[in-house]
Amino acid sequence: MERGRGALGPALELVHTGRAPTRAVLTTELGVTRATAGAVAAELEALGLIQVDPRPVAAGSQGRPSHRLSIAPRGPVVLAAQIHADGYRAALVGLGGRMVATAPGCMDVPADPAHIIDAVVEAGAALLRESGRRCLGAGLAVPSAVAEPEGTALNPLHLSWPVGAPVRELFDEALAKSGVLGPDASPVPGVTGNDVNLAALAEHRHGAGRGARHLLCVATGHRGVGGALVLDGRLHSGSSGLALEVGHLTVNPAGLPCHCGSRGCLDVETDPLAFLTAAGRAPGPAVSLLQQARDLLRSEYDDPSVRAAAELIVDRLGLGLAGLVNILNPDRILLGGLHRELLEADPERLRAVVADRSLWGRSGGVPILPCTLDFNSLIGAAEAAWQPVLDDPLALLG
Amino acid sequence: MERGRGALGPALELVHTGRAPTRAVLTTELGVTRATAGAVAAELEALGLIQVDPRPVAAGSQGRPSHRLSIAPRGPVVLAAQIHADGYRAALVGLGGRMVATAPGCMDVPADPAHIIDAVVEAGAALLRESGRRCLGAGLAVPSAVAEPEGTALNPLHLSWPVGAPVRELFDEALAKSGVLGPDASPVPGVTGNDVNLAALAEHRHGAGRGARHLLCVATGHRGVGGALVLDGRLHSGSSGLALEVGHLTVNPAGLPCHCGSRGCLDVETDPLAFLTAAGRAPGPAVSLLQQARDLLRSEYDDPSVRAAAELIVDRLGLGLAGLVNILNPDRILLGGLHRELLEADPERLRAVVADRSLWGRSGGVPILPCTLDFNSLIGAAEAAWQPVLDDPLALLG
DNA sequence: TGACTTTGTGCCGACGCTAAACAAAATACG
DNA sequence: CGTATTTTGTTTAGCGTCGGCACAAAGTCA
Repeated sequence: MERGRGALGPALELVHTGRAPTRAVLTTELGVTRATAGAVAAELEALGLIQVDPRPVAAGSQGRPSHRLSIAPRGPVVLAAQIHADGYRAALVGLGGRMVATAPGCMDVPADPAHIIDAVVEAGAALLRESGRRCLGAGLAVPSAVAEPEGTALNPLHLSWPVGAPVRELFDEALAKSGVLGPDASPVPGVTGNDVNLAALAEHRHGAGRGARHLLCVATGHRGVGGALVLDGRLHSGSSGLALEVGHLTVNPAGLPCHCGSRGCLDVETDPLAFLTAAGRAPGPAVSLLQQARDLLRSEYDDPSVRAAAELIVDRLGLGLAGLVNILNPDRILLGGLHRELLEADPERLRAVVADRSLWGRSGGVPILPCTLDFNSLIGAAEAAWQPVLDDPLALLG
Repeated sequence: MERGRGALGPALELVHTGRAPTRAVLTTELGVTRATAGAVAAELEALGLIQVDPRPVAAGSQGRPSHRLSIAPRGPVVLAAQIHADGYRAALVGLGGRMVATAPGCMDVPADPAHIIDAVVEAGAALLRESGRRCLGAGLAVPSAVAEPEGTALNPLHLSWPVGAPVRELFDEALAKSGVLGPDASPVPGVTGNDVNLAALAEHRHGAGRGARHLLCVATGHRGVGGALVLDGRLHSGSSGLALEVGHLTVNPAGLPCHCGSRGCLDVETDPLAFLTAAGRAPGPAVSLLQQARDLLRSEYDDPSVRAAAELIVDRLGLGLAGLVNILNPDRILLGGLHRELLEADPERLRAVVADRSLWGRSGGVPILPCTLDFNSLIGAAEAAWQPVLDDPLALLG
């Protein structure tokens, strides 16, 4: 009796990522009998996580039509929070990566990490009270490497935070303070991570990275370049959370000095500022560097100097990606931020450079694709927050 | 009834790696009850894989003394084979990484991959007939990247083999031909891999890498530099077997041209030839480059020019390792071949360079250690061959 | 020698699954 | 239009694997 406990987590993950639209495919995907799959679905429905729609799914093939499995429309959510250079965002995210509620982005940012984390958690908590939903976890994305197991921010460059700010601790405290409580009045467990890492997780679950075994993501936002690696569905953040700090690969030996002590690093040679400089444009203070670079690329790509600058940056980026391909041998690469724009402006050039400069580029070539969720760190933070539920639904809900 | 089937594989792995000397610690390591651990041990003993020594282990603490668990002395073996620049080696390896029998290394190497693979397998098969042991698998290490899933050698640089030689196919054919047969007269499954990768696996199971979560290995033998990564006990060879081709990291922007098209690659800047050249010695034809470099380092380290050459190579190697640390964030690094000798000659210098040039070197610093099995690819090949048995002992023996 | 501590084993029950038979709901075909 | 076929869902029985528990065994400690 009580069939289907061990398969509960994998089953929920299949529904969550949209790979199990019906109980029939759930059966085959899990490799269990129909009886077990049915029991699993019933259990997940009883937990309020999924919904079995009795209306048969549009048939078209022979046999009895299967009922549709979907995420429960008013099921539990997680609190997702993101802090970036210009402010913060908060949202509630349900299973399936669906945004349930979003707080208006706030732009006046207190410099103190404790205050801004309190503020973003409070914004999320307000959404939560408003919605009346149950909250099963919380995730925070910050633009910095987060050391494991300490949970401290090691390079919050865009935030004027102190190096080593204890972000995980602050997040947990803020969650406890603002009454984001679990069923037994205990604060929900907080997950804190680097924004690019978390965004890569989101792309892997719900975006262009779906189905990749070894997914490499590289993105540039304002300054610097971030990387992330998802191996067999799990974020690889190294033994102390510092993996994929790809910004200091050398891509231009005679290039600009970098704060790391070397020169010509990917960080300073392919970010929006490097592009603007290469195009001979002085960056203005009005909008973000990414926005200025994006505008320039979109509106003046005909201008030879802009085009030449784009090609120069693409060549450098390709060199860096080739180095990463030689080391990591991913089966898919996603680009975000300005790198994505550059890829879309001239996909063939980047692919050719990577194939030419990586050792085994000829033998197939890695697909290089633009991200589809715009490197949404909010959904990524939610994804990380959902992970404990996906791993063992009964532990938090039984 | 028949307790302890699911835990059979993990239990065997614990005994295999020497982490379960008694049933008592097996109980705690597996996280099961004493009853289950006892049943697991009995099952493994019935399969002829391990031995329960009734003589109590030397006590010293209170309570009933535990019986000793050990590898069955005349249990099954795997066939391990290695092909290198100067010839080939074959051996039988039991559980626990113990060499059971070794064929004398052969030095007259036919250029044709099919012939040499036939020869090394036949040497192993002869050992097997001699020993009368049961053979449960076979592994082959080759000095080349092996593409997945094709099983072809992509850069057999030291062997004058054709690029793309189908080594896995040839190995499987040779196994079938030479009568290395399983219980049901089917040929044992062959595993083929890169020698540095397999050696890293051996170091992780039985050498200096034991217990590391993210183990990075770097070694240089004759020409070029090889790398390998073991993540959570599993070899990471990328999506197509080509990961950790670390030889083409740039460590000297103004350095020597490399066949990859760039210049100053780790491959050409830190191998034995680079060291000999930097020391102003012309390489002789008598012994291998590695041997010449090793001799020079050991006997003339007082000579200022030799010392300066060593420091130069160490600095370049440190730069490459720092780059890898930034990307992979391992919790241990092992060095082999000449790199190991250089580390042992001046451990502090290399560690200082890596700490200085990696982003988070200050925050702890990665332990950099010499390998202890001398990067034994034979044991590594055996380790890979044992893996299916460790994963599910009953599948092959039940 | 007797108390205590730790290890090994036999028995039972709970849990989680498969297998198999049956029921239900569509399409395919005469 | 009705029956056969195909596929899906559900019920029941049964079995394998593990935890819990009681008891036995084998040492140390006082």
